[in-house]
Amino acid sequence: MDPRALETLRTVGTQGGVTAAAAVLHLTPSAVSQQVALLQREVGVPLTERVGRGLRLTPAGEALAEAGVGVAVALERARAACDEFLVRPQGVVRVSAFQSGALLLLPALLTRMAAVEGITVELTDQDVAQDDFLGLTDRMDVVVAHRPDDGAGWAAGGAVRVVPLLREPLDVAVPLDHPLAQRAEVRPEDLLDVPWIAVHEGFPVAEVLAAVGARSGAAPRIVHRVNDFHVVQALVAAGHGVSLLPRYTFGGARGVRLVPLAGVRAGRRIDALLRRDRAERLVVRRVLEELRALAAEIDIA
Amino acid sequence: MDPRALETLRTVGTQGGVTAAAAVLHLTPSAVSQQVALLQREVGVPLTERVGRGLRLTPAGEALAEAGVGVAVALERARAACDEFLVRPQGVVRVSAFQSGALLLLPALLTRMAAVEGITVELTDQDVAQDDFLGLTDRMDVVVAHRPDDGAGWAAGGAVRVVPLLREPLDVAVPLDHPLAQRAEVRPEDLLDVPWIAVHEGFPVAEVLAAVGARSGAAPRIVHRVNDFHVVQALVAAGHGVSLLPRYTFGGARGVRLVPLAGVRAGRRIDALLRRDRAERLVVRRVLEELRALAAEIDIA
DNA sequence: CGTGACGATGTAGCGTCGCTGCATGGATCC
DNA sequence: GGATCCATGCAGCGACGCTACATCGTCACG
Repeated sequence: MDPRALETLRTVGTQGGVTAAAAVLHLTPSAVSQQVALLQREVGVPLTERVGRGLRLTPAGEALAEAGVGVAVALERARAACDEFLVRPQGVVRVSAFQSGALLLLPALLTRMAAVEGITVELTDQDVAQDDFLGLTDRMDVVVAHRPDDGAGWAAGGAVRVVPLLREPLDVAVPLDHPLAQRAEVRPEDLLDVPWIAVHEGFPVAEVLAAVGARSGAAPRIVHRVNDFHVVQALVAAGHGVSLLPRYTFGGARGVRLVPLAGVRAGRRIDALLRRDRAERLVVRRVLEELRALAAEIDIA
Repeated sequence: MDPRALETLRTVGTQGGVTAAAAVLHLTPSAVSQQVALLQREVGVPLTERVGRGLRLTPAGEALAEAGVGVAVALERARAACDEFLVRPQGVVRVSAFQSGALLLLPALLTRMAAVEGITVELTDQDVAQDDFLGLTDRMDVVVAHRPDDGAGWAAGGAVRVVPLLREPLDVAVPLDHPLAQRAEVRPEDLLDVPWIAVHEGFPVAEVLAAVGARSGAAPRIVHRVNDFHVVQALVAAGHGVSLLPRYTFGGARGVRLVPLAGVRAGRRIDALLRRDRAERLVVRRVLEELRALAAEIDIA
């Protein structure tokens, strides 16, 4: 009953296949397949079943995978138990964030952690669809993710912890010379038939715009789909449309004015996602703590 | 961070040395030493320290060992999670008991478990000093142990679970033709200057006799020290002294009469001792359950 | 106070286990 | 129906952990 094999099984489950799991684990599909097969022989019950040309876990496999996170947690707890006796915690923490979240949080995080000797923070920015944030936790220690304010939350199983960081309002971004630019606030009905710049479908906060449209009575007229908020900003400034932009991140952006939305609750929630075993690591806990403190400062500002 | 190495570290701690641990784990001392050394290099803090020509765990070592039982528990839980999906639980359970406890409980336990297909119970009888029962849990799944009724209990750390089975009164065993044989009960003061047959020093229930002596006002006069209760029974029957014998186990023994003690609470507690990780195994839980039911029947009888 | 024994720890050698690389079979998409 | 993707079996190889043996330090005993 190898913990590595249990981890592998779990990854097969979360990543939805041998090949994908192998990529995450830096192994060949063959090795992954062999580990699962060995595990299966050991417990005597089928852990996986073919579905099409893919693979998924049987109920027994799910149960074993879930128990596997318990093993991983216990192992990391053991490591942490020794780290307590170390003079100073040390290690590298891999942090991933979506683009605008990285902009908002990571520079300050790096500054704070630089003051702490021994902890190295490795950053990665990721632009993934809403459903893929959870999968990132397999290769990252901390994943900074966002979702619509009133959305369904994360379908995090027992293996992933969700730590709320902050709520950021989404304002309507208009060019400086736009009729609405001088308003203290706008209502959905003010936005009938304006040209929208939206994010790609399936990406976070996409449905916020849909909610605004629903309130105004007509589907928003989307003229561009751009995920990068800086590109959005430039497009808005150049008069190619209006958009929804996060207040804290783009409050002082050049060429655009952010006007608060009234009558509809528009915002995004920024959370930290991390696997429960990773969360046991002393250095990860430390970084997460700083991240929360940092987010709290922004949230009350 | 190998779970086997953690187990090894823990065994070094409980057995108090590399050689003893190696014997329990069926390894050479060299292998044990190497495992610990590797673990130590991995965590970067000393886990053991020399004391004389022996060895003991440092605080960090203790912490890691304790965390190690968490790992072992999680691993066994994973195994059990799969066993749930197996049609019938199967496996072998190693049960150890002190002599008279084995006599009282194990035949009936075997009978009960024989009715269950797939579970094999391996018995071992052990006659060890009071302090050594805990060490037995390293090589046994379930250890049936006894201790004085009002004694200090077990110095079981977080790694060992103690499951109370029953309390058995200790009566005064006298030959059939003894003056006290017709009495409904005896008091400590009736026993001044009688020749006692006691168990060896340091062995369970040794101190019960001391308590009786303390109540009578004088130290008991011990003429023999015999651990085997059957030998004691034969000695008592032949008129070589009186002794304390457990009521349920020797109630109907030939040639002796058991007279209840009044004025002093004399008895022993019979417990099941088992390591927390072993306790996770489905088959072990099943056997333990039967053992408890069995003991409960005796206790109310 | 020297000698013998015991216990822990390095080193050499060997077996085994798990990985990579490649070939195969099955299912899907165009 | 051919091309593609995915999981899986097999041969080969490297690495890891074990045993056996030697060494060193510590404690008991004469």
